[in-house]
Amino acid sequence: MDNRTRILQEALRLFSNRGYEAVGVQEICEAAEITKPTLYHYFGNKIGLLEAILHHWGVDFDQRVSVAAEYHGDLPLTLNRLVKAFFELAALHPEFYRLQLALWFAPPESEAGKTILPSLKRQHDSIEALFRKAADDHGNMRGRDRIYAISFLGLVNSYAAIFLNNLTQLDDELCFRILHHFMHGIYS
Amino acid sequence: MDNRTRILQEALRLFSNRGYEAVGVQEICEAAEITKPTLYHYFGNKIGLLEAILHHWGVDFDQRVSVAAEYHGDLPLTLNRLVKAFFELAALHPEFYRLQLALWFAPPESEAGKTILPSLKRQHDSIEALFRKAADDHGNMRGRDRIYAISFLGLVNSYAAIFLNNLTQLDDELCFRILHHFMHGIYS
DNA sequence: CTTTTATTGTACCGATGAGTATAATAAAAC
DNA sequence: GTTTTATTATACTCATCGGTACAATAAAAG
Repeated sequence: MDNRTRILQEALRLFSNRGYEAVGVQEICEAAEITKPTLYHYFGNKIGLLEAILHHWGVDFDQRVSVAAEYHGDLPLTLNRLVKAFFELAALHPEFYRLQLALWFAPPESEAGKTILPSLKRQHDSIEALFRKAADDHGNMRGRDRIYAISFLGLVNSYAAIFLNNLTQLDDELCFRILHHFMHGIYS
Repeated sequence: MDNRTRILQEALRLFSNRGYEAVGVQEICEAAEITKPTLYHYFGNKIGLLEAILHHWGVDFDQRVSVAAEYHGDLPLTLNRLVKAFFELAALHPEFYRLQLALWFAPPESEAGKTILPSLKRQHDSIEALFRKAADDHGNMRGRDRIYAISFLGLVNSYAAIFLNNLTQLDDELCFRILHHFMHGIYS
């Protein structure tokens, strides 16, 4: 493994476990067994390192979400695929997902929070677009794409958070239950 | 206003805007126009200050949520009251709510995240208890109190976050839409 | 008034923060 | 082999970090 990758991985581990601000560059260097100028050579500065992390793991994230959100006429199937995509990502990249959750409602003026905003917006937009297209087939849903996208993400990420705290399994049954609730409400 | 209260308010403002770790004690002292030993006199250390903040504003929060979550046989009414309680809290204490959201999915080993956990758990437990009681009147809901509490909080906090970013108003119509979706799903 | 307690400050500590100039070493190109 | 480029390090900067010893000041109690 090359140094650059090892720095990314160690930094991700530390940031996801303790937060971007609480972990200093020196600690990351010690974990990655390199010195500070090496880190600065590759990433320019601390925020550059975070940007590199968000890009490195974000590519797979964005791709899986946007592919899963493609609507071809079957909304339950698409939503099922989408929930599954998020769950897979939580299982494949737990640390990255955890970092993303930590920054989801980050303070408005925080460096890390501002840096991740474009990524979060992309995710939201993919899902909102899905509901917008689905509204063509479901008249009742018209004009609600935004509210449903917000709700969907709120739901999925709440469960992802609980999974990442080892308090649940993200299995097919849970997927079914979440979607059932989302689509049909609490009385059915 | 006494110094202690001014420290609490300035710290809350800074923490909610930039995050607990990113704001140093010196900066809080300058904002509150006192010196560090004064702050340490009142709060012992930095985490003591955060604990005092969580307690100071958390009392009202806990009380409003637990009162609103009392179930007397009418679930839609109770849920409506509960959503309204959260929205009121967002409007009355935006900075405190923002801080709470920032720490909701905080990194597991972060000082601030660990400190707020008891508060978050209390909120969750009030809501889970509500759904447990409501399940006596709605057989279909039995065994789902946890999943509904998680979903409910995921929803409400997602909207609170958007409100706090000035992207929406938390009015009666939005309250209705959120609850309608929560209770009846997306097709109705 | 004096004494005690509460409140507030001056000056300081050692460690760590993000970052940098320059040199050394390793690898690639010719 | 030499030269160029890429990679990595030593040693350092100034600022800030959370916190503290002790003193000074203000307020309360007697």
